[in-house]
Amino acid sequence: MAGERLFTNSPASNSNMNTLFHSQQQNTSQQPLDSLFLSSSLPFFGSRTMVSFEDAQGGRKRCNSYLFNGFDLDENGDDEMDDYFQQSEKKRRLSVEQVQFLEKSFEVENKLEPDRKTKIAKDLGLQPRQVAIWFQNRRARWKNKQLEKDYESLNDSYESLKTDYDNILKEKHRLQSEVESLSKKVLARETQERESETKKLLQEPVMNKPLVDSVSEGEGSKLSIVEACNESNHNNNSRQEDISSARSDILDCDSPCYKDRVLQRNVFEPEYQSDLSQDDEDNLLPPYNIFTKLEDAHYSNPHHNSSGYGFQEDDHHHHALWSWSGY
DNA sequence: CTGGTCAAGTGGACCC
DNA sequence: GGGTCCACTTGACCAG
Repeated sequence: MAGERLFTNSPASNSNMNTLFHSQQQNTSQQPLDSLFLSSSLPFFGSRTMVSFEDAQGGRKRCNSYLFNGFDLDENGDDEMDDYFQQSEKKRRLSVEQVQFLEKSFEVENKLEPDRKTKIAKDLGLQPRQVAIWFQNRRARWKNKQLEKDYESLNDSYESLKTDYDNILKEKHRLQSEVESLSKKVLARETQERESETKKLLQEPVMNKPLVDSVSEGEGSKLSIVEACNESNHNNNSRQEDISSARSDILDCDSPCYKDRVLQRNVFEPEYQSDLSQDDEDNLLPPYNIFTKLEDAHYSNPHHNSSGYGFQEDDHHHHALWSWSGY
């Protein structure tokens, strides 16, 4: 079926035969691209010609002298015609010259208008349909090449981005471990300073005899100044002089301003944060220490939390603080 | 024998 | 409705 169709549409029965029998006439119509083929003694054969692509380039050879040898214009007889039509039922490659001509046309314009198609077909001795098919296949090949190029380009881009990403990831891990290391150092330093401060405070009452005496005399106990401070914190004193806060080297909790700042200001206000950083910039301590202090300020006073009054406000603070401490 | 390449077939979508 | 384009397929041919 395909063979019949091929045969019907075959240029062998039309243009090829015309080409073969009227080659001299075809060669007389000179077009700009025709100059390529002026040296050829034979006209362009149609698709049924058995011409190797590489013949002109000294490449592979086919046993394709069939038409050239057997179809000599002077000697072709009925036998050769029969052989030709038998052979014509198989696919034939276009000649080198035809392909070169088509390639040049394709470079000029990869689409094919009807007039141009007819002209090219006439120039090459091909069926217009063959020219159209060649352009279709050529566009398909061009598209595949473009896809390959695009793929390579995208692949290169991907590799480049991946390398950058890996480098950034390494840098991130390095910085994370650095932060961790520095945090540990700061924590250790803070602990050490607290201990030394505690020792200092514990030694002070011993040296300050009158104070201790007054305390022990007044309450009849041997409470240290620390216990005295803790005791005072549980007395629903609005001052909340937490001893740990009092020893803080981050914020001066001895100052009345500290509690006020904690309780009255929203920790998420940029102003507040900037205040902290500005006030304590010399301390160079990480934020979590600050929030530890803030939590202490709240939970060290059970009366404050258990109170039904102002719970909403405190709850707001707790959410904020927990969010930050979780961070 | 197998895989690659090329010309051509096929069917659907689109346009005038 | 005919022509064209496109994606996919088929069949011929060749080289390794």
